[in-house]
Amino acid sequence: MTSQVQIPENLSTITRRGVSRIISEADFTAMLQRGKPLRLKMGFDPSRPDIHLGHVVGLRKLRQLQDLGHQVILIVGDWTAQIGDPSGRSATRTMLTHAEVLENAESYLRQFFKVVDRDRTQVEWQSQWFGEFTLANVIELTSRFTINQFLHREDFANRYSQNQPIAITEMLYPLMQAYDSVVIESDVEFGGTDQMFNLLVGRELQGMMGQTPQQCFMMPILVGTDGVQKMSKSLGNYVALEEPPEEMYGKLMSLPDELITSYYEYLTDVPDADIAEMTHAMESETANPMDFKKGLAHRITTTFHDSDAADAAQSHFEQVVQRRDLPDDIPEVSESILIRDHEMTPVSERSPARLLVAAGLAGSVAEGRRLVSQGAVEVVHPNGERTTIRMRGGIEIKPGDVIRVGRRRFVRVVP
RNA sequence: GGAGGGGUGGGUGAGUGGUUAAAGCCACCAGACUGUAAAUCUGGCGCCCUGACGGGCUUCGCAGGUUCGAAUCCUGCCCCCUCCA
Repeated sequence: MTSQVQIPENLSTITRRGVSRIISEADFTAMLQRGKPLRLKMGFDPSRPDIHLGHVVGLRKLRQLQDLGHQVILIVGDWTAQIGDPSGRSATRTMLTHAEVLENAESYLRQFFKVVDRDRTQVEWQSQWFGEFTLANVIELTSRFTINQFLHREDFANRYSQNQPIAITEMLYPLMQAYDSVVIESDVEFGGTDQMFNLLVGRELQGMMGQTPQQCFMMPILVGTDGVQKMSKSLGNYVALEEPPEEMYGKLMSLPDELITSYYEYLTDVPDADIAEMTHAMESETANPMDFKKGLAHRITTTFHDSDAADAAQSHFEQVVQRRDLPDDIPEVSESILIRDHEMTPVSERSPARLLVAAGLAGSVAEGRRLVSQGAVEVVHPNGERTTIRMRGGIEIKPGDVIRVGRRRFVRVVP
């Protein structure tokens, strides 16, 4: 807990790699070299407790700075979460109960500390100061800014010019977040590039209140597994920290090759020089990108699980995806479920599409039909023989057989 | 209080009476190819019946109505946005 603050040897690792922008970089650099522990502020909204790799970019930054001896202050946005965050254009968000907030916070912290050092982290609950806030306090706070100031900020200006809604509470949120910075006397606040506005308000407010304005540290947006949009839970293109090893590894292997180097850059400690070499090798086609991607997947899986789990995930991938063999663990389905039907039709006479639905391999008969007609369904017999299921023609399925749909959906039939 | 614009399938976004289960794009699923769950190409992508051809049903904010026929027209309601006051 004691802190001898180190001056970073390789400054650009801190200030450039995995960084979108620092306001102001010069001041921040000077602070780092002053040898005084910095108070690093990071906030989170406990209505969304899931952390994915997109958040890890910033968490790794915090960790790097902690390792130099700086202090992280994590703000739990419990007060605002209980009100219900109205921001964004989405529909009404349900309010959270106190118990839910506690539960979410606990889950968040568990994930957070997979990357960030617990010993150099101080957790503060927002309700500690907002719980006693009065209307007079709110007015005092709001009186320091004007609507014009807010409307000139980029994201509000954009939305305003595009006729997109801006909720009044959205004006309040940056103020509250800014006030957090004042209370904890933050030196640097961290957030994604989309947080720039909020971070800057904090900077301004601190200045108004006679504090040294915080530096704003913004992380780049991590592109999700679809290779198109930013990683986010709602888009389903994310890799969660609590993802099982096989899923984590597999999802990373589904990244478009173009994303490999940025993932290395943002999410690993692989030296820049090595990354540059990989980039060169891939551009000159002297290496197979797959190998680098496997390395990446293995490395990240190791970080959030361990190397044994990563090894297992890798061999699972090689076995199931590359060799098209069966995985070790296959969910089982009782034969009786497959034949359970109004007429108790024997398996051999059941419509293959319906069979897939019964086995949980297709969501609807229509989907089952599509899969079968596309040649996606096969039966793997215990002796290794495989039979592709067709729409017509009998189906030979006995206990012990495995039904496979596509590359990675399986069910083993048991008596 | 007034004027105007808008609510379409997971997302975006066409469509203003039939040729629309509803373009295109993205995502997603499958096949081919590939030492990648990458890229590329091909196909699919509401539900139900059918081996198939084909047929049926439900869907374009909600509820009614007009019409042989409506996502498209009318009425009411709900919600969102902009401007004026």
